[in-house]
Amino acid sequence: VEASEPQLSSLPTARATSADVARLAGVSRAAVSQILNGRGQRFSAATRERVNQVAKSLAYEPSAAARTLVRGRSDLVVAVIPHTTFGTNLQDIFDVLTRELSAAGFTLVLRFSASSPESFDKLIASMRPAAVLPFGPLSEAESGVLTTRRVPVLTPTESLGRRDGQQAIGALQAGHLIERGHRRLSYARLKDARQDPYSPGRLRGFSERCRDLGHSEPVVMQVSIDLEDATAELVRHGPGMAVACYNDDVAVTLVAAASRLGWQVPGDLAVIGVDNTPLARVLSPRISTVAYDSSGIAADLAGAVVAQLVEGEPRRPMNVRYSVFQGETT
Amino acid sequence: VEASEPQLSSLPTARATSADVARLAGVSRAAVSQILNGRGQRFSAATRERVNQVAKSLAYEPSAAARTLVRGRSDLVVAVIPHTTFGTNLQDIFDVLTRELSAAGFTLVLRFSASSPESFDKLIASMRPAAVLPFGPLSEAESGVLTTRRVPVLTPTESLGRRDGQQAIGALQAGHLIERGHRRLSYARLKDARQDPYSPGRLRGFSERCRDLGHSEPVVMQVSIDLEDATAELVRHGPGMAVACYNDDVAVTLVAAASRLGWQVPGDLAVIGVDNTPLARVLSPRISTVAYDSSGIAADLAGAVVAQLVEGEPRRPMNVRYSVFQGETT
DNA sequence: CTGAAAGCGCTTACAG
DNA sequence: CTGAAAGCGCTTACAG
Repeated sequence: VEASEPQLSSLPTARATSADVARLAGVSRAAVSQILNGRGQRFSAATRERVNQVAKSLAYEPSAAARTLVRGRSDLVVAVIPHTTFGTNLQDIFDVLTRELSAAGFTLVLRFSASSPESFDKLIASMRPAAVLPFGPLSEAESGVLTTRRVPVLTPTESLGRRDGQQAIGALQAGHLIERGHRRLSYARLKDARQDPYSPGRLRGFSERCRDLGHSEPVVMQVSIDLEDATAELVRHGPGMAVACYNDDVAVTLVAAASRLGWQVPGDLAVIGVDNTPLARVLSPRISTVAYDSSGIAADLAGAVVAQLVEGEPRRPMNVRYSVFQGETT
Repeated sequence: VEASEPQLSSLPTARATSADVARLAGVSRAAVSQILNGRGQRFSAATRERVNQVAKSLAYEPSAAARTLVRGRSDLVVAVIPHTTFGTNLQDIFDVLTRELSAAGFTLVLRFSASSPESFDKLIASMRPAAVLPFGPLSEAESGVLTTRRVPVLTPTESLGRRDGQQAIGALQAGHLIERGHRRLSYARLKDARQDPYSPGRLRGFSERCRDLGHSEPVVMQVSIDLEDATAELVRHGPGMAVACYNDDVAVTLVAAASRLGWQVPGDLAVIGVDNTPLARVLSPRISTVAYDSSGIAADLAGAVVAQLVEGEPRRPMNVRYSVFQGETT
């Protein structure tokens, strides 16, 4: 029977199963399963070799559905990402993460957090992911879904996206502005809170550092990437502010608004951003900013995520290095 | 045994199955399956009502794994996105898409296309997605995987991301530059081709329109979002070029480089971008650009995707409206 | 050291 | 109009 369609069976078939591999390798499906999953020590080297060969020649990939069904948990890791600017940095991080997780036997997929709680519950309940990796604070509803459905939340991103790391950024901004002699300190967050998942942590770090260095509580500005808006906010507070911005885009916007008002930078308005984005780097005046090494973050993060996934418990917190780039705006 | 932990069993359990629903509703699992999947006309209204109630009260979500196993195909739609700037526009589009697909019974997940062909094959072979939705040209390897694994490719994004739409953008840029009296025409693409999935289509549209309007073949510039780089490229071509840029970021960079060289804009360098990004809008000089209505695109795209998914064949091509915004750079 | 059997949770013919 | 049975492709005790 098989010989009658040699051209077909020689092609990588669309759906080889473990039974196909077993038959061609002359073993049972149980043997195929164990050998391919690295639990095949009991079998002879020759048998293992043969099974691996056949699997490869058939382009066999085990069905995630069948495996999930029997294990009660899939190999999926769902990255939940907030509505934030998705630049080159973050994309590089995801590339590394995808690769490392794949090597560890997991499949990374992305999901924006703004989707409705219902559709999130549907996703979680029906896919039964191995874990969820949040890149920003989860909503109450999202946390509730994960608790109810008993899906573990990976914490390495906490240092990146939730607590320590964000506070460190705010603290760096405060230290820099104060060191440069600025006195009227302010923090500029995005008006659209949805786009601004990290400000709470950064603002906290900013305020604490201000207090520690003997300054009063900073003013909070609400800005959007819009000239009218930013101009109005500047006018409202008057010249002489030194502003730690949510990111470089906000900093650029404030500088543009200041220039429109005829204000001097950094004399009438000082700003420091975050991200050291490529676009901010080409602009003049050059924005002072908090920079970080995204490939370092990517490697650290991937290692920590895989460790927690495999060992079940968080490793030592990630050690991300942030540094201030002194531009012309502070 | 179960009675010993009443508090647990009264909670919405992490894993209600169709058997649970069937038992509590007093029907068979087959009945549950059919009623919940909208094929329950044969059952009395009372029965259907009861089953729906019980399912809801148990927070029952069918196991995607089991369903995939029996159907041979999952409810997953994998959006393959190129390495391009991921701004607010695109995120809004994904929000709408996620919602609409969820309503139609599908689950949208995102995947960056730069991942290795092996991990892509693993994803496709093991997850058996209902379809793949490409937001940029697929690589040979990716197309090969989808063909081999028999996974349909959704085409509504072709007009958005692959052919007509992109050519339309290039053509609009050419028409605008020529209309404004510019003669030495050029197209600026990103040096890093990975970040620049749409330039082939746009350049084609640009060249064709140039030819149609009696102009010679445009010069192609390779730029990155870097001042040194952009300056060198401008010097190489000399003043007097009118450049259609891959996007607003490229246009902003070229303007910054021109300003550094002491060139007048648009006298010594004219540029028109694409996207009408919020950040470009705050800058001076205001960049001329090609704008589009992203929420319109989102709605059109969602409709077309669902239609193709459900009806199996593409609907009339999407009708995206692009318009030129006349700034100060052309 | 190896294979036969049971079972994960669904859906879809099929029999009543 | 309804339910019992088979089967999707795996993995994991268990028996030989």
